[in-house]
Amino acid sequence: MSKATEKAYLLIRENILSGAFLPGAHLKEGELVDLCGVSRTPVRDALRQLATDRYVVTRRNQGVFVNEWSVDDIKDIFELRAILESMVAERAAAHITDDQLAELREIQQAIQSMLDQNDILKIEFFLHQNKRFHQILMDATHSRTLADTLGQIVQPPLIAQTARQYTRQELQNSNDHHRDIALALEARDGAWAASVMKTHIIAAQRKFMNSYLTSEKNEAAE
Amino acid sequence: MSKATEKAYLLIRENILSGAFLPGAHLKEGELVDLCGVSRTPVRDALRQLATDRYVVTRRNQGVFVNEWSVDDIKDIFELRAILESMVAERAAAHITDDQLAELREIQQAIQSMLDQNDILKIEFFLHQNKRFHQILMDATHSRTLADTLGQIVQPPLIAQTARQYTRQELQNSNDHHRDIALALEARDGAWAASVMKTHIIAAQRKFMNSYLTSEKNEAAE
DNA sequence: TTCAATATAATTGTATACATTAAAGATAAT
DNA sequence: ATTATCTTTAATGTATACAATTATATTGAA
Repeated sequence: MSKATEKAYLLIRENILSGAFLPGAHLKEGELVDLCGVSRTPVRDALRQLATDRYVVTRRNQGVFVNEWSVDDIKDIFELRAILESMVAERAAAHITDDQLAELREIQQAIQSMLDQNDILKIEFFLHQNKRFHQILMDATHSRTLADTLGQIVQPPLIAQTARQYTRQELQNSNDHHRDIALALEARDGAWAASVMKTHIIAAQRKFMNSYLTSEKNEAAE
Repeated sequence: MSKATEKAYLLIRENILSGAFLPGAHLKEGELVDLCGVSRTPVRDALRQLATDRYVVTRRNQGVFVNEWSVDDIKDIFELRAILESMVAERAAAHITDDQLAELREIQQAIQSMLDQNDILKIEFFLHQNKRFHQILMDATHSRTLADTLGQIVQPPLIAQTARQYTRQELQNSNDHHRDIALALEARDGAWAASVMKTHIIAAQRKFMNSYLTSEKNEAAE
């Protein structure tokens, strides 16, 4: 992506993630031009990329709308993600380097240190390290197809930000999974790594569905 | 996709599929404008869509190149496709309508009639009906996520056109799988349907890898 | 000859004007 | 009042001109 397009992409995505652009909202090119300070051409390029990443949907001659996710959609995404991330973990076991293993352990320990300190939780830090952890596994997999496919599955805001609502105990569970994954990869045991990863994703799904359904019920009651 | 964009998309894709645009080739916007008879804007839109569908890859400030598939890429794609199409088959068993079941049987029988007549094989007919068969299953699945993901996996030319080199016996095997899938769906047996589908895709992979590796060897020998 | 630096050309990136289509509003008929 | 039709407006789709970047060719020196 080129400079102006990337600027537009990040700005629009940020507004979707923050909730400033609500699901179903009609994103008009003119307004986005004002928001981003670039012309329609890069705005349109950004919108196409956001459609690829499933943040928005395009309707011919009608423009672009923020994607709306149903409960069934979210279930599908988690189910797919569990399968794909397991594949990633399994393959990573075959290809991962010692450097990458060291980095995984380092990330796991950094998060652990945070959890051991009894002050406020640094969710942003956790999200960042968590993303790095999964990225290293992806890199170790050496598969464009898996990387691209998983990237498009995990992108949607609802999924990537699950951990925002985690309790300390849930963060601890998640990090325990990371520890086990690192152990499995160290042992070059693909089946083990895949199995832990599946557990890891299913736990995330459980948590997410609970939070999501609860918040929906609250909204309906208002 | 709008009119001009769609025209460009189909034309460029056709040239990739036919081999007129070889893997690795640099697709210059100017030349595509001449080829398609539309301006750069829809050509660029078409190229973005072709990138999403993995026909091409984009390099910042350098343009668009026809995607090159390694043997490992192709293995990955088939592996992913086996998993995803199995998911589709399993879910279709839960949702498929009687009308859709009837249509599946009809397609299966139409291909069978073709195979029973001992004149030349109508590969185009087979490819079309085969596509319809898999599409009906997708529709019965009721999952945007699965549909979009699988769509992007199956698109690449090398995969979708596997059957072009099938012998009569291989076509018969493929259609036998279709028959079993229809039976499994009729019985609303998701596990059975998924299992047959996996067999179906693995057989396609076998055939493809054999053809592909053989043709590569021949090319190297010339 | 080979390599580096520079100038030139070609290509992609961006902005904008124009065309086409869909949405919104006004008017008229029932 | 309501619906239907027309008019107007605003949005997306398309073409093209200009800017920035990259690739190519040329020149010069080692």
